[in-house]
Amino acid sequence: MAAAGIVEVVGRAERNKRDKRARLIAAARELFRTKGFEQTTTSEIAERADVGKGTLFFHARSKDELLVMVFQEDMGRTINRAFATVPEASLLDQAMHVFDAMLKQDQREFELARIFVRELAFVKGDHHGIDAVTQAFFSRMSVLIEQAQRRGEIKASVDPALLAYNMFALHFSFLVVWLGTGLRTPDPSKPSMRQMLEMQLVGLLESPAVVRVGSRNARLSEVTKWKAPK
Amino acid sequence: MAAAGIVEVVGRAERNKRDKRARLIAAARELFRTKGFEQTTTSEIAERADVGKGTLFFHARSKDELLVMVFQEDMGRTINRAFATVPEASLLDQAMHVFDAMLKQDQREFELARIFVRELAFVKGDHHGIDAVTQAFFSRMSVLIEQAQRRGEIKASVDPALLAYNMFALHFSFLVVWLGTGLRTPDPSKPSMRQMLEMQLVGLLESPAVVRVGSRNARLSEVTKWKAPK
DNA sequence: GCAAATTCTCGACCGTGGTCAGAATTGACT
DNA sequence: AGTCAATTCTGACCACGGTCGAGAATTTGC
Repeated sequence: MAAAGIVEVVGRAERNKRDKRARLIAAARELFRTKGFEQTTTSEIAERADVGKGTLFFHARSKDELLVMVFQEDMGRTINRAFATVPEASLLDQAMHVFDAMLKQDQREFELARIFVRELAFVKGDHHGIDAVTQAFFSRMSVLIEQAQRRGEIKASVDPALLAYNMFALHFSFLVVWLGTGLRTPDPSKPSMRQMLEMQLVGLLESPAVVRVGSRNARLSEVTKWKAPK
Repeated sequence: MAAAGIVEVVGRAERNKRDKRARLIAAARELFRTKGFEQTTTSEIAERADVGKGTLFFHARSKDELLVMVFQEDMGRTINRAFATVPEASLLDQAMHVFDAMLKQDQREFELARIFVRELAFVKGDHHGIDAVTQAFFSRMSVLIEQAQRRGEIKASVDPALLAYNMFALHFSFLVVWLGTGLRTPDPSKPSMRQMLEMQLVGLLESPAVVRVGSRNARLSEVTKWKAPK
């Protein structure tokens, strides 16, 4: 190999595979943000990344997948940051801290979030890197729940994994409804993320369960209301 | 109006608008079911309905919307039937009766259900007739919840509308995960619809809330487990 | 060091969903 | 019947996402 660089062991394996892929994602991100997803054509992306159109579809199976790559990176970062700055508070507040951060990110890249969510519901088999994101969320949220159990806030009989699952499910549905409206800001006539979460976390069964609870969660008792039940 | 029929006041308003539209939906349903959604082209549908291709897009804004029209009809019927045959049982069992029926319908038209769900998350502004379906679900489920409250099964402080909302949210997410796997039968490694619902309905807060409850809901207390917490 | 095999690159090409400018219906009003 | 505006209809047309096969680059096997 004529005069190979000693600095890096990578010959072409990197410049060709890694680099092209990175350039593709960068180009896509840039164009999606400035022109919008629909308005951007795959040919444009390929050209901007300085590769042939066929090469684009070698690295990403579809235009949607390209978007997933972009969005996933951003959302992954957001989730990491959110969990790293979780406050010392009730589980509800901690969860809302995380959800707020995610929702903010969705708001920032509104159109991309839409397609991402649509893709989430549509991709079959291997979920690209999507469940890398959701997996990260589940395990971190489970830890939070276990901590809440240890400090006596949540019943010990609850399976943290299942509760985390439900919380994410609620978040996801909230997201879909919001994005579905097309309004950049959540529809106030619909339940808020916090209300949905409160409904999940508060006890519902009559019987011996009492509405009033320990000081920490006292707030929860009244929140099972959504709006004037008309 | 040469020799207009006395039987019906409709001249051509019906034969042209209603009829064409109906023929379009019928043709689409037939083709989607036999050939599959992707394999069916819009030209085929138009031809089978005996209209021009442009006419198709005059009645439905997109191919997806055509599918929504088809699927919506079927799911609407399913929901009506399910609520009409709700058993006398706990709220959980009643809800599961309904969800089971819906899930069965999704299974029957697996591919169509996928696109429908994807569309649900994607349509902006006017939701075609989608929320006609969801609205029907909400109000009927709210009634069930109110009845459960009246017989002392569910706390009176709970807002039925919000709880119905959460239950649907859980169902929707379950659906997305299931459909996302591409497996015709729900992935057993994931929480079941019933488990998610139980997690929502059982009380979670420690404090005065007791795990054991009245005979009717005794079952609920143990179900907050998902699988061996490993 | 060469050959075979594998991975990657590319742009001409294709089928499809969707558009559009106008043609054809329709019913209301004279 | 004749005029008119509005609505409904139509197929030629187009842009775009995605495919394909022919090769260039790289790696592996000997």
